[in-house]
Amino acid sequence: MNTAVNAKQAGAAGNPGPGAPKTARGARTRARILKAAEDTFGTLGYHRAGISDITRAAGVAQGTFYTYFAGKEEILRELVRDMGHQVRAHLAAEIVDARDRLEAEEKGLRAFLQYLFENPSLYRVLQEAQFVDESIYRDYYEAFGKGYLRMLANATRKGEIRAGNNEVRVWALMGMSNFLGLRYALWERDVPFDEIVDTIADLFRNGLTLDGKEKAS
Amino acid sequence: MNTAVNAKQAGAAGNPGPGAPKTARGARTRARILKAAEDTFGTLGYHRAGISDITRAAGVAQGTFYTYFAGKEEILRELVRDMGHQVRAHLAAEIVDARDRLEAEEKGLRAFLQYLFENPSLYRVLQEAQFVDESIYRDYYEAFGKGYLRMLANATRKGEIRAGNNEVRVWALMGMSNFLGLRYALWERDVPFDEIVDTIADLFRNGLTLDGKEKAS
DNA sequence: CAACAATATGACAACTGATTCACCTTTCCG
DNA sequence: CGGAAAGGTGAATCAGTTGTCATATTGTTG
Repeated sequence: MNTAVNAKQAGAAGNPGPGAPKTARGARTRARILKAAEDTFGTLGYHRAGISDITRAAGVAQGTFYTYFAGKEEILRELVRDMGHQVRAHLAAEIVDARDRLEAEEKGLRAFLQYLFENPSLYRVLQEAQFVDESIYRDYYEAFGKGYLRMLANATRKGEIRAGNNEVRVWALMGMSNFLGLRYALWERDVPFDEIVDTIADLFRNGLTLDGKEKAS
Repeated sequence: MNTAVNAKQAGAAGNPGPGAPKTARGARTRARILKAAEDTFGTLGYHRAGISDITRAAGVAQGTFYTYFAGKEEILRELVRDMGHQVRAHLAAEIVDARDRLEAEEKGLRAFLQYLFENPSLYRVLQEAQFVDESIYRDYYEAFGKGYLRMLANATRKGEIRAGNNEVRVWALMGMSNFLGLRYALWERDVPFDEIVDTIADLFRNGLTLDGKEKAS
């Protein structure tokens, strides 16, 4: 069936799908469906959302969905990759002018909280993807973590942060952001982002205990 | 539509279900089904797992399931509450003899990683519950966080940790543990738990930056 | 513009899986 | 012991889904 068309544009990011759009109209429709899927998965959740919900939101017929996506799972995969790109690009832009690692962490955390607040679908789509196909989720966090790790390595080299296992730190930091975002950006905005950022910055600067750096015993 | 007007809001903290067992045999069967659900949800996931999978694993007929549980969603709720009790009890026992907060954090993190490794179902069941009914998940973490907060407040009073927003810290700490557990206890055990604990303990003692300790608020 | 390719439609076949129910079996207790 | 309550059974029902297909519309091109 759709196997006919290949050998064209297949190498972009790895996923050609049943038929990549070959027309401006097709590209537009595909994009509309993808956006509709984001909204629908975001509010109804992956499992409760039917293809019909997505196509209705996109204003196309059900059959049209299968012109561009092999099925529900594939559009989720596509979606997470897209959204991952966006967050990473956004966060990268927000911290680009930080003067040191601590400032980058502060800006990054604030930007992440804000982004999550403005794009709540990201959380749900990503987390649900974990149990649809774990590799989607792992890819996301491994991509994220890889960039993060590079930044920490640089900071270590520059003497901005203490030597230590940066890989473990990366996962700890991503976990912190994730939970803080869920609790304070999605569930309840009862604590200003600035206070959250200050609390975490204090942890980075001074630790949690009282007898930290100064004490030489 | 599954929206329905189900009698969900029944018992906040004592859900009896359709029929609480009135016999030793009944209690045993109910327990078998609950355990089977834990295993089945843990390996197949909530959505892929059918009632028939659960009853088969429990060695009972499909109809028996409904003698004790109103449906798939209710057994999940029950399960998370059960598992929550268990983790909290386990962790509490593990840190009871810690001499100060830092030691409690170290023991707690290590115990959590170990527990997750030995009970991988906990992670999946809990995380999936989030999107079946958010309140299940919130209840779990709010219960967890409440106890955690109390401990941090005590530590603050005793002067073991710096003053700061302990509620925000609690969510940051829970997030850290969660991600570290996922990555290093469930996905790949390529870093010994001791090293993870040491890395985090160092963060708590000294922070992340080299030049801490100057500014005290 | 004619012919062809790409897109779009929407009804529906095929399937999945939760829940029900009429009917047995076991246990309890006077 | 005997009958009632509790426990257990599994085939049948039933609601909801995905993915398909024959057909119609739109666009592209020689």
